[in-house]
Amino acid sequence: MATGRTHRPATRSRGIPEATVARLPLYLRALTALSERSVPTVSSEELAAAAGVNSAKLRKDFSYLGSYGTRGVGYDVEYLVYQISRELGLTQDWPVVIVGIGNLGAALANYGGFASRGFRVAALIDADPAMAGKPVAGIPVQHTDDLERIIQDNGVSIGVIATPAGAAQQVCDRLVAAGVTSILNFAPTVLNVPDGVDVRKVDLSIELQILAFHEQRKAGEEAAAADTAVAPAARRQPADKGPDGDVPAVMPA
Amino acid sequence: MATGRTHRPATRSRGIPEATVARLPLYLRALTALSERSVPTVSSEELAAAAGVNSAKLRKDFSYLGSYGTRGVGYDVEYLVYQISRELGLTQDWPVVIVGIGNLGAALANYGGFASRGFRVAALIDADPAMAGKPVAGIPVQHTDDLERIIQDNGVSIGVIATPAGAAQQVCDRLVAAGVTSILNFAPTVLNVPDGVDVRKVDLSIELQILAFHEQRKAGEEAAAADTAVAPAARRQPADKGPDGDVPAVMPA
DNA sequence: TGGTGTGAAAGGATTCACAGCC
DNA sequence: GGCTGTGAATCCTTTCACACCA
Repeated sequence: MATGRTHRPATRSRGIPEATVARLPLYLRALTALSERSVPTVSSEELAAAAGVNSAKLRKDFSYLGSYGTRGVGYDVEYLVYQISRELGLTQDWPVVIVGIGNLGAALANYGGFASRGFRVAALIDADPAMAGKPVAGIPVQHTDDLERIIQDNGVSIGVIATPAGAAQQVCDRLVAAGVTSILNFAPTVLNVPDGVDVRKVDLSIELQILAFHEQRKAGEEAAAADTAVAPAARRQPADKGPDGDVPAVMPA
Repeated sequence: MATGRTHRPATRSRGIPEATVARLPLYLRALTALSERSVPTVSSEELAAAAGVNSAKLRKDFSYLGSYGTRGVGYDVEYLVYQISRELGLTQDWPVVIVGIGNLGAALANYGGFASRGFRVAALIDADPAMAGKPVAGIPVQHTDDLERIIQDNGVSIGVIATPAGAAQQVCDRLVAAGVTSILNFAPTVLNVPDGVDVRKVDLSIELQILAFHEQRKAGEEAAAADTAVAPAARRQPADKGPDGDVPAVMPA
């Protein structure tokens, strides 16, 4: 899960639970797909299946937003898309800068999912002078020297760090000093930021490591488990019921 | 974040809490850095700071693994690295395949964090015949037609999907049929898998949306908050300029 | 003394189950 | 009859605070 450190004064007492916020984008994606197919209404059961959660959770999540459904009928797709978009702040345009245009930075610059959701890549920044001026995803790369000016000229408040780990903290400090208050960090390092700045991280190798943990467990299902304390590991046959269930938090990783 | 519908019989096997498992890679990374600096021991306070968590949580986490510390002293760095690696299953080699060698797939193939953690990119697979044979990160791309053979020949149990959303489920089905039991999904879609298969997802735009939510809150700190924070009397207003330009929500690579 | 290990308390998140409304 | 909205129960996670010991 990603992480949002800076849990300062608190998670806004009268706000939406963090776990719910993390699922809103999921619902929005599913709703957008329904909208494109011109589906007018959807039940909590159907939408939950499309989003990969269970319906009770979905209804509870929506209850934090308000009463947007109709008993006996379901939810109006278009209306919900609008309400969730507004709640997430996606009805406005968010200029974003990406710092570190290596393989990953280029992938992010080309990522269509940004533009389609209210995000606009305002600038690409890299420390390599040789990159300067070269267009990536149609946007010319600018040099790190101009970072502060770029942030201010574009009114950027969200920055994406895709640099090597060693450069991340320094880039982070400069972004924050220039006015950025939200950072998405892909560098495998912990960033220190002042209060009021949100950081979420995505670490590709961490996700794989978590998978490896469960994979290992499956392998040792009936074979001698790791070592001590053998897991009762019964057959792989969860008495689980429903279609799905689960989805921890996460946040992201 | 980033977790998907893992249908494991759950962590119920008397094992380590899922939240703890998700943090072990974090500790491991911090410990590895200490190890490289030849630091012999570390206290829970110091290690927690390096990993970005608080010390009580760290100690509780470690208590699930066993008593590996020394009161009054701290933890032996090398020993802890080993114990956590073993717990995560990183003392063995995990061959991984990456399917979908677009920008993101290439970035993943080049990602150093994999190799350094017990993961080995066994093969790169793409549906584009023009890609076949072209080396990416020193590994020749192979065609999707050979997917099953590749999985079996290399004994792969972990697959990474970096294809467009439209192709993800199909690729997933083939991976699972060929024997893959853990999947890391970068495609913005919900994957359906049979019991016993774990899926974790990473969605770049979801992370940004969560940041946007918090960013919006900061902006409206004392300014007029959203608009109608209360039950809107003017329901049915889906038109209102719509969510946003709504570009085709298709995928990148 | 200094720092681990851990019961117990507190806080969240998820699930249940059903009242209430269309 | 069908489906939402939500209190109540349950489960999981985090935090506290202190016993215990090298």
